[in-house]
Amino acid sequence: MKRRTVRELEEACRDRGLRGTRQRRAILEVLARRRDHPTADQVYEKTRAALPDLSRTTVYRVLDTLVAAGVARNVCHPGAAVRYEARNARHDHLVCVRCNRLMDVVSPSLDDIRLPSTRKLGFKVEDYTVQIRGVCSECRRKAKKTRR
Amino acid sequence: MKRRTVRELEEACRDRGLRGTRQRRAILEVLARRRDHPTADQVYEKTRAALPDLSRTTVYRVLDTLVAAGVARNVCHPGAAVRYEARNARHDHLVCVRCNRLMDVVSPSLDDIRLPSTRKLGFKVEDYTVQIRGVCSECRRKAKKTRR
DNA sequence: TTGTATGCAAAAGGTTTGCAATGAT
DNA sequence: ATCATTGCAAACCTTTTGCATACAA
Repeated sequence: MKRRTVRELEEACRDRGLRGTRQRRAILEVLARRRDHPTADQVYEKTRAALPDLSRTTVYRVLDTLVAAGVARNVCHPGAAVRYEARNARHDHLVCVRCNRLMDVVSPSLDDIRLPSTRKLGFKVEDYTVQIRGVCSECRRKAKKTRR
Repeated sequence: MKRRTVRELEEACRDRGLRGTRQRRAILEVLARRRDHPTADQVYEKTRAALPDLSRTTVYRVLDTLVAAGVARNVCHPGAAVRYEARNARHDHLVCVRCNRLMDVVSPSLDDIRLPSTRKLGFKVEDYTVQIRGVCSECRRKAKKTRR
């Protein structure tokens, strides 16, 4: 999957009139590197390595800002905490219904599916993602072991 | 969209070895009736009309149980609180990226899309749903007004 | 210089847990 | 009689808010 560089992300921020602060840069850096879907708190912990006096509140606010600017995206996740990913090419998610693990999946076959018309609803479609539910390998292994 | 009756849901519970308590019945009743995606707290408020001494804790626990049993399902939602729906026929969701509103959408064209192979990942697919992001009619109206 | 962004501390949800009592089987 | 389920209260975790300060433009 094509990933966006920190440069691209920063540029997108500037285009939106957002100020370039140390905090935002550091958070973007973390977000751009990760291939998983960290919670705000995980982003906080990671970013703090580079910026020890970073506040948790700021992380929440920056992530909010990034999502509003379309630079990041929060991922729907059945678990409690919201998760984030840097916004990159369209892709889909595997969700384990046992442990709630969430994984990216690349699926060109899903890149041009025919969406239903939402004109009557007045809903303007921007994007879509397929969420595939099932059981991950680890949970399957565990289930086998337990099965008497 | 085909909806499941309370009877069907109760039966599914019994099949799983779950005991038939007043609380579970009342909650199933509420869940089966609703066409939206209530939070645990909304289920609590609604169910309490029929069962005034119901505890919020029980609602959380029952919903958990129902999801584990596959009778209900929690809906991925970008907002803070987890949302639930009685598990019925495959369907998809519209999510407003402005106000986070979540709506069901029926789309036969999406009922038999070709999912990517997850064999290598050891992931056993059970189900899928398409999440369509965009802007709902109300938010679009608001945006138009604000635009100077 | 001006207004946006940050940090802190405190509040506000939402959800979970321990434990004793209740109730379904 | 036994074990699952419930209710209560308290704990916990995540996220938001008010306000003063810092800092990018």
